[in-house]
Amino acid sequence: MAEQRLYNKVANEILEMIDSGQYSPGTRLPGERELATKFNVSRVVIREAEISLEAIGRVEIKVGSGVYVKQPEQALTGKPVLPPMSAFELTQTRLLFESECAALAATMITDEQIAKLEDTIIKMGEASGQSADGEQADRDFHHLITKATRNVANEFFMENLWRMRTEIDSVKKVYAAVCVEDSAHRVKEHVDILEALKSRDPERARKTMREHFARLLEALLDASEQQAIEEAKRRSSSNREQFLKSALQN
Amino acid sequence: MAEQRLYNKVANEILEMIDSGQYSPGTRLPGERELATKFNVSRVVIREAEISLEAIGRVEIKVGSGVYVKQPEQALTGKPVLPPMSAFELTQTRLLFESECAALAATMITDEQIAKLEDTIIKMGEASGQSADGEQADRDFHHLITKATRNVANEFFMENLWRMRTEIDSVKKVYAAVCVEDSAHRVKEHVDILEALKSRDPERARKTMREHFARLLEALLDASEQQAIEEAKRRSSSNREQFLKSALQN
DNA sequence: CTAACCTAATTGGTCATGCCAATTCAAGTT
DNA sequence: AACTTGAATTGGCATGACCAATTAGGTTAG
Repeated sequence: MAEQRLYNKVANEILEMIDSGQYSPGTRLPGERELATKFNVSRVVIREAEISLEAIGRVEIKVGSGVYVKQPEQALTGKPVLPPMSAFELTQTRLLFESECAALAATMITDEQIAKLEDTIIKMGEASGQSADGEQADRDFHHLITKATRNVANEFFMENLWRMRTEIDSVKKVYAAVCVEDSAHRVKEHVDILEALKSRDPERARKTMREHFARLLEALLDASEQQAIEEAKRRSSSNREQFLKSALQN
Repeated sequence: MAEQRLYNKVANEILEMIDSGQYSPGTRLPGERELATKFNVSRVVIREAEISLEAIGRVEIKVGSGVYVKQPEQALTGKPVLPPMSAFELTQTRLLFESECAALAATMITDEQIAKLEDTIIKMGEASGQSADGEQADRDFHHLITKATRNVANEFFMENLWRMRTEIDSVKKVYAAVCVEDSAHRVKEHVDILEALKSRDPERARKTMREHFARLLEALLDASEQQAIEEAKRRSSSNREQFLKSALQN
């Protein structure tokens, strides 16, 4: 314990302060320059210490803002690490994957599973806007379809994709922005998909699912543009070009 | 996209190199100065990246010596637990997902990425049978294609798929059984896929990739049947029916 | 020849400074 | 009250220099 690198020592001291309640979860701790003076070390050491704390999920660093204490949800060291990604990327991946799952499911779905799908649509219709119930019904709908493929790997990945949608902040944010007006279309589109599955037509199932995500993708891009300034608009339009390519192939 | 800080990006690239087998556990990776030159960033960034990797237990930094790749002994490496699944299920999922990735990649792959793909084919041709080099080249080939989609979620998805292929015992076993005679077809099929990507034809890319996995799926089923007794044969034939459905849709 | 030793190159650790980009926030404008 | 603007704050990154631990290679003593 004697030989410890400086940044490590500083990291422990910061942790000490956090755990002692000096800085409670959500609060912002002093700037790098200030801490550098306080600990009598260089700014680099402070940065390295904070970066190591960020890596184990104890703090969150926001550029231009500050570093904030994170509540230790499940975090000690075993936190599943999801890579940073945009809502667009995630949705594109869902489009690719779930459309194929739908096509596959159409050939082997059971009547019982179809009945369950109808239930989720009913529940979604009852739930208004972005309620928790509505989101749950949405998840159940998509999950049931992958389950109908009778492939554990498909289920596993579906579950992972959903985790990203609910656990990655940047993604949650964008999804929440469109959720309200989105729920209107969603029910109808789910009905379309269900009809396709009922007809046991793979092509049609794939098509309706692609359309479902294609529209969502557009809604996300619109919402993204809406809250963006002119400068951002240029990037968004290139986003549109990139991510809509996948939607145009149906 | 997903604007992350530089050190974070570098950390991911280093992780990539580790996971891809370029640096196996126990080995020492290049010095900070060397990496700084290679990634064209300052030494500070390299240090920060390595410190973050040390914090999550992926590498060990020894002062005056170097930084060494740590084996992911603990279950708390942050990676999600893999559910038990058959090689058939995994391959079917790969077929669905990677075929779509190939189609998407065809529309946006760069000449540079195509050149890298050619390299992997050459390496695979040089490596015989089920050598580590051959497997490495195989992984690189498929990974490069998903990377060409410029979608982090796709890359993440792909990485998980490959992990299952190499970390789940039951899957490894079946794959190893077909690997020898399989490598013969594999090179040719990779060439076909590459040609499709070169032509920038999404449909053709999707088709060649589907065929690649369809054949692999058949080989797996054959191998499975071969070492099965009569009783198992019945299940295999129903397996064949189930898993080949996805291959027939191209 | 072996083993202990010593030196020089290598490698990570730290510092100091400067500048950039993102974010904040308050003063000023409409 | 809502919006705009711009200065101040904050983290991100580059340079360049120096220190300390480690390692490798050659030298010397046995």
